[in-house]
Amino acid sequence: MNKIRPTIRDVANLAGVSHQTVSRVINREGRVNPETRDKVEDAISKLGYIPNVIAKSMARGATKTLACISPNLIDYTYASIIDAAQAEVRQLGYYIISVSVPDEELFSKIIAELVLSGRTDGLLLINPCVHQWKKYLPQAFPVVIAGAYPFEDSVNTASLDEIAAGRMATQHLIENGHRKIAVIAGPADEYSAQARLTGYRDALRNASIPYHSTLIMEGDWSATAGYQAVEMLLSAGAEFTAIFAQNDRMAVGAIKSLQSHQMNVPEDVSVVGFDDIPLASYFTPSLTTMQQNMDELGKQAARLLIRALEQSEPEFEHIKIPSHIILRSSTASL
Amino acid sequence: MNKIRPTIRDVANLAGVSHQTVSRVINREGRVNPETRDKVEDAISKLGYIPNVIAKSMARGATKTLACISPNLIDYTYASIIDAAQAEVRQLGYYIISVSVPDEELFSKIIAELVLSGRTDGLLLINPCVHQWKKYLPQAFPVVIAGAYPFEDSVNTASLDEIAAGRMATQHLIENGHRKIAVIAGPADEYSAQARLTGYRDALRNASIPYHSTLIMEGDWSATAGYQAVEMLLSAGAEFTAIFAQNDRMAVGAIKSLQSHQMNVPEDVSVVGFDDIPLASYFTPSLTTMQQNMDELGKQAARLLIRALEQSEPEFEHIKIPSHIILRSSTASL
DNA sequence: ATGAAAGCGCTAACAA
DNA sequence: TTGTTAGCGCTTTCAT
Repeated sequence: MNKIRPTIRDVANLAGVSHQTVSRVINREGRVNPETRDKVEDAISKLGYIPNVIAKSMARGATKTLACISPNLIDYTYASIIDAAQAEVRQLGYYIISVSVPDEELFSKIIAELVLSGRTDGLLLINPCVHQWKKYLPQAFPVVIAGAYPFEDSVNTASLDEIAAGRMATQHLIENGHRKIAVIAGPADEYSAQARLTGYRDALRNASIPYHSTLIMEGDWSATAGYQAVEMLLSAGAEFTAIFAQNDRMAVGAIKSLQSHQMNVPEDVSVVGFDDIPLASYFTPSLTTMQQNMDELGKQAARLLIRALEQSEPEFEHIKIPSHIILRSSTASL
Repeated sequence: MNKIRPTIRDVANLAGVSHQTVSRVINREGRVNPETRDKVEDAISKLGYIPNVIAKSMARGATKTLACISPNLIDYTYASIIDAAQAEVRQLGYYIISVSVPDEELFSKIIAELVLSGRTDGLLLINPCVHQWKKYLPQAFPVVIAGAYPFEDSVNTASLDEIAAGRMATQHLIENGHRKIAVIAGPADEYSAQARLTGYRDALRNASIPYHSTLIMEGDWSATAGYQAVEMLLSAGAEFTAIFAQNDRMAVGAIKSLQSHQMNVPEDVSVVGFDDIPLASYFTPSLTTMQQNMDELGKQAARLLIRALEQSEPEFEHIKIPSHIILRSSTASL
């Protein structure tokens, strides 16, 4: 057993052809005589030859590797997008290097090492918390933003229809007779939070319900934040019969706070969440929530990215993934 | 603005030295005259030169890229390991390509494309469901197995001390006076499940409590499986005052089933889980569970892998990460 | 301390 | 249809 890996030339020698012919066979391009092809393929399997991807990248100037930058790799929504994207691109021969980027300083370093160094052909940006992300990238480098709409058109995006989802969640409560609906929103500087709130206001307007900013609380998506938001609402004496929590973690925290004040969900207060996290139906009460098809989002984002890097003309697309409500037991008619 | 990226030769020209000298400066190796170094560094920043990683990989025969294969990228435990590993190796200039591998057929294909093709320098295998993983890999290829002990010594591993954890969970119940303790185990062919069960039996033996196989149920880690396991125990008329669920999802499902039969947790039955998933304290009742330090596990696994590929002599290490119990409200004294 | 030459394993452009 | 010749951008000898 020879420890050195065979190269294209070893195959060529064994098959009695030039290495270029071997290359043609491997890449199934250009006319190759069927007999020659057979000889080469024989030699390939005889030697157990596998093309060296790095050499190929070098010669072609493309690596078939993509980068994915996400706030973290753990949160269910991010992880779902990455998993789906990865599975999708793999079928086209691409692989994804995923990196979690907590702060902006690291971002530029990562871009340098992952993009500017030629290590990857394209970039998937999940909820880019870095506002000026564009200035770190070479012009025309293929990028897709997944999960959050970037406030600008000259980039590919795949995102949820956050406004519609926020509207639907609110409408569900309104249809159940609620008119005093509190909101536990995400951070004000995140598009998701703003858009879901916009949807909320749309729904109120449609139902001719006045908007009260005192019913709007801001949280950082954590369960603790949801808990605290309710504590603040209660201590401020706010009146509400329902809560629209902008994610499930905060919904769960909110419910916990309500229950600790002897308020029953949904009898006293209805709570609608957002995300449909895996165990959403196992909380008490089970969570009514907005389901998001993160798989589809990741898949679409991946396709968009590959299309972007395989086409010459840059052309930007904005894909919206619809959400729908999952009715469970945390909401009820007034 | 020139669109073509500068190479080492452009830098050399600008600095008036040979490209080799530039290489020396970049890699800070070999003696370089301080003045020369300054000139080169000037030229580098003037051109905005960034070394091409692919060319470097080509010339060096190493890619500074690692592969990570996991059943999926979504489950909290897997995602935590990957995130920690990725953060750890990045500091040493490495990046990780993560892939989810559902079945064995795909496994061999992935290995070919990711390892045999020279795309990566090392492999992190999380809970390898593929039993014969070794036969797909070149001998001496750097591998670390994370999360599950592989039943053999000639490989690096970083895993939880599953037996000890299983023992601790059981002991906690015993100390609270329970003697009829049911188990909802993971799949019998997974090491984690077996080891946690071993720990359970150890604890019983230490307390001179007889072991009854009728109290052992098998699940697939899902909440539904936990629910069904309890249904089966109850319909079989099994007697138990406590349940050791081998993960939190099954624990949650078990609790749901108990509650649907008007049995209170922990008053009627105590339940201890395993994992300490993010919202474990927000279920009703909040979950007593075994916390696992997946961050530490991922970090250690990553270090092990890099050590393995940077050292010439293969030498296998087995790192054990301890777990500890988190006491909440799903368990109580009998 | 620095430079020149060769080569990593492949593809691209041209020739035959 | 097939082979030859040049690189891709870097590192690694080996000279100087």
